[in-house]
Amino acid sequence: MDDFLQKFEQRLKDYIPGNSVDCVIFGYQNQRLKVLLLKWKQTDVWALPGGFIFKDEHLEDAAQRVLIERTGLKSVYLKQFYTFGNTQRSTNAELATTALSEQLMANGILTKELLEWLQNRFITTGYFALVDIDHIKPQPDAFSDSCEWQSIDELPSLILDHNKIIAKALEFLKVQLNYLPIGQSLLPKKFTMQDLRRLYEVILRKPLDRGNFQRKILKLDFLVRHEKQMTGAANKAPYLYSFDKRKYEVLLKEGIGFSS
Amino acid sequence: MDDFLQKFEQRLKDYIPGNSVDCVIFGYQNQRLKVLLLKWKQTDVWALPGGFIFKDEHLEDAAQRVLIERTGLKSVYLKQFYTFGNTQRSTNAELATTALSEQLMANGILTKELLEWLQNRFITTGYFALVDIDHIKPQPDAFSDSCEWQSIDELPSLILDHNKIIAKALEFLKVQLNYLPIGQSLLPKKFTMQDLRRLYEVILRKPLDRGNFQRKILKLDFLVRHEKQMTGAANKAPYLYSFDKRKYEVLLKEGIGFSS
DNA sequence: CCAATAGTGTCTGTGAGACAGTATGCT
DNA sequence: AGCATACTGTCTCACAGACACTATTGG
Repeated sequence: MDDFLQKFEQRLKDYIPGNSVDCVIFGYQNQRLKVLLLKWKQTDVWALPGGFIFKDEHLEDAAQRVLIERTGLKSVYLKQFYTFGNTQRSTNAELATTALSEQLMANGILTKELLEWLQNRFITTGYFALVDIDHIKPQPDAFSDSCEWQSIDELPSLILDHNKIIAKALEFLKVQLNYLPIGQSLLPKKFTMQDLRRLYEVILRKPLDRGNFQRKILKLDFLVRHEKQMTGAANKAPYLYSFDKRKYEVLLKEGIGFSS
Repeated sequence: MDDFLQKFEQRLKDYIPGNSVDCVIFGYQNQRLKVLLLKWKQTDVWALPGGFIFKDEHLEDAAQRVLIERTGLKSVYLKQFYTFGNTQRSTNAELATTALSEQLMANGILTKELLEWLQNRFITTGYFALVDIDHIKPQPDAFSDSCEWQSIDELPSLILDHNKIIAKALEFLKVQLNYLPIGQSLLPKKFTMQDLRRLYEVILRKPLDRGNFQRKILKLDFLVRHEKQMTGAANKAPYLYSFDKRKYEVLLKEGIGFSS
């Protein structure tokens, strides 16, 4: 048996039974909003990064721990959005097919005890995070052989109710847009006005007027303008901007209006 | 020992350990926003109405059950707002003082087994409800000798982190104001424009211009005007209004702007 | 008459949205 | 020059907010 697995199994008793956290980690790349997903070993089964809660651990710290383990990032925007507690949500169609579970056990990826633990009813609390995708090296956990960014428009089928969890997180993201450090968290330090507008368009799922967007954003006065960015393309070069962190955070407390 | 208590104790094994729900039930009366609280038997200790979750019960159904038991109301607005999972939140200062617990046990209100159950760490999910205060007869539960409405401006000291839970619910209420059937849930069927404005003022904690409020609300076109209400006071009698339920709900889906 | 509150009207400033016009970088 | 995109300006409409005016009820 895998050494890690053995240790993990021994630690099961240190976890609160029946509770878990799942993280919807958002990133933005190539004009796509993406989430970080794990692919289970030797399967085509995908899942959100998640984990259990130690008996002496705050719920939020458990989410933070999962985030750090998968991304290495400590200080990112992390927020609870909903707790999923339907009785049927834990019905794991994948593990219920004994064929797969036995295969996994035969290969030393699961143990009987762990399988039983996983088949209990779980109440899971969803947290979402906003991260700069270019500063992260996703790390698979012990049960997964890959950890990848997937566009929210082309999500694979996920275990349990993880598709619903992502849908709820997206809804929350849209509603909370005016209060979240969207740009600062999801974009690199310097970016063009087009980058920022495209990000808002992707989240709101509708086009925004280029001119009006720029005027409105600049009027809010939380961006610093830098040198122009020579792209090599046959057109006028755009300015680069960065956030005036202090001004931005003050504004976010009140909320930045972007119903448009 | 109390018969109910005995049955309750036998049912402990049917509950999920370590999880609970707490309901912040809002009502509106005499121009005050109020919450429903329980006072523990033979003490001055107040608490939110709450309960445990049966192993085969949806989380939301548990909240609904608590609501029904305390208010008798089935179809009211009920929504999850946050899950509280700090390790220290369950530290029950009241029950930790052995004097009180022993007194309660001596009087047959608590048993040793129940006390131990209560002293575990709990993760609780907060739900809030909006109800018409005049249509409710609050019912104390088996551990309480009264169930009363208390103004949010003069809350007593509550057990555990229940004061924080109420604070979070209020914050959520304020943010979600534009998407909640505030008026329909908290006001009687017929009400004056002043009633509605006062309700918004209490929740937003700031005065609203009388004229502008009326103009804006009427323009939204979800109110039906009825006969005037002769109050007997030496002033012009106000009209009574009621909600056009269908129009109101359509509007709420988009959100009614009331930043003002 | 007056006091008190209800209901309506008016004015101003701001800002969203549509769209046009100018500027710039490269071929 | 011509193309593509960046940036800026202008116009209109709607609405929030301040505030004034009229209407009604009862003392």
